Amino acid sequence: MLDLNFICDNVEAVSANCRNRGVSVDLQAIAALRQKRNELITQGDSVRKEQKESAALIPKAKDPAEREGLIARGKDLREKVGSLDAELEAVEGQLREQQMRVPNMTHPDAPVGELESQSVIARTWGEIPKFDFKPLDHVQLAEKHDLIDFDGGARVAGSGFYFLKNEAVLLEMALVQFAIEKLRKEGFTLHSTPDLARQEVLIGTGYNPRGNETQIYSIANTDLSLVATAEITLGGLLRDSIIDFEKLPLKYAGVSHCFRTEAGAAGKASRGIYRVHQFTKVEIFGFTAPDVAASDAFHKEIVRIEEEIFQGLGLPYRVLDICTGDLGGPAYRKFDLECWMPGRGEYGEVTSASNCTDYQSRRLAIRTKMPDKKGNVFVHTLNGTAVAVSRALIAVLENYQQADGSILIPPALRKWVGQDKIG
RNA sequence: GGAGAGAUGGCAGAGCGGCUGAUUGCACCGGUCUUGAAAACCGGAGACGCCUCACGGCGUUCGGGGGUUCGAAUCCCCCUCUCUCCGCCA
Repeated sequence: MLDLNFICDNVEAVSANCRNRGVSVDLQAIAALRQKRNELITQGDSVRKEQKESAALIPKAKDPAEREGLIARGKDLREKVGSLDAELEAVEGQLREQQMRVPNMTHPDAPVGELESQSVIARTWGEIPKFDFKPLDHVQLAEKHDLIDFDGGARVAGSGFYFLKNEAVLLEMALVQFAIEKLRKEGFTLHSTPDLARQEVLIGTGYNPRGNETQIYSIANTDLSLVATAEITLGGLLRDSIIDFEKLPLKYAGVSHCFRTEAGAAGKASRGIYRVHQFTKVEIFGFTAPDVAASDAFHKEIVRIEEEIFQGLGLPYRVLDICTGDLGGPAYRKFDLECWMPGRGEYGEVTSASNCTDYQSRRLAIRTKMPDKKGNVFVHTLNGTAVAVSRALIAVLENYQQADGSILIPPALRKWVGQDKIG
């Protein structure tokens, strides 16, 4: 969420930004609602002032008639305050609804464009493997080596769920281990997080648990939802708190399961485990000082770590600087890593790193006191994927397949898998 | 699951219908003292919002939400969370 005064004081810039991002927001309506809100606050304040003054006279009033008069006036004022408050509440509700739809501002260097294809390839790494045989995709490979049971998953939980089996289980654990070992070396505090979170936390992080476009599973008769990513829990972890400035940046990492309904995604690259309802992920989360230089630097660090993880796995990838139209509400800038996936014959997204500046922290009320500024300031938050197991697994299986049908285990993972190849 | 206790400013911790936006301690900022620092002493300071060019003024805020009252941190109800004890359990 952007600051209300910022929106109203920078209508031009905000409006241009919304255009770039392909989001339509009625800034006029926001300005009008703010105006109305301020008037109601001013009115309410003055009635309340009168109310307090009037009430304070009562204990001093000796004359019973005077006393009765004051009490009657108090009752009257109480009603006035009540109706003003009700009106204010309605206006604030509308205002908030509009305000939430305004996306974050955008990094000046982020490519402007509506379409996914307008994201810029920042760099590529690694050699795309050349096979002198027809490579299989991960579904065929999994079948061949009994690594994934899709039918079983569907029988138990429906389409989109799966059982990993045999070496795939070892690979899942190994990928997680590999990522958390790396992050620990990089000075991140490791967390294994709850897989559920309250509505407030979801909303604070920018996920909407209700509505027909939701990607979130909610638990009936509770205000809990299954998390779509540990970004939700790690961001929510410090909500309503004030972080000591000297402790910034806070480098957090979290392992969790991720649950996504993938509503409306039917037919979209849905073969195998590319798009599933549940997967395991190691997530990076950062809280930095409230200035773009600090969060920008941290953002680069996250991307660097992601790249080193995939380099360590020996998987060819490219880095995309995501264009404005594809950024999503909270992101100020976003870089994705896409790994080469031979089964698809193209690159597929494996990680995503966003700088959300103060967009999330404003709603989550995560602040710090800066030495040179009065009051509390919203910190910057960032998040990125270290390893999303399902996607990484596709890349590993498909890139490491051999002419004889076997699959090599990436050397970096062998100490956890305990073998050099599958098959 | 059952029985109790509690939630107050960055932290700790008083207050329990009007004189309390809130005693006090720590931490914090400024000053005195000191060659400098520490200690000691003096002073300042919560957060958020609205009005104002500004000086400043006003309002909200004692876990969250309702209620009682002319008036609530203080009384009542619901919720959330924490702690202690009992039971159950991976």
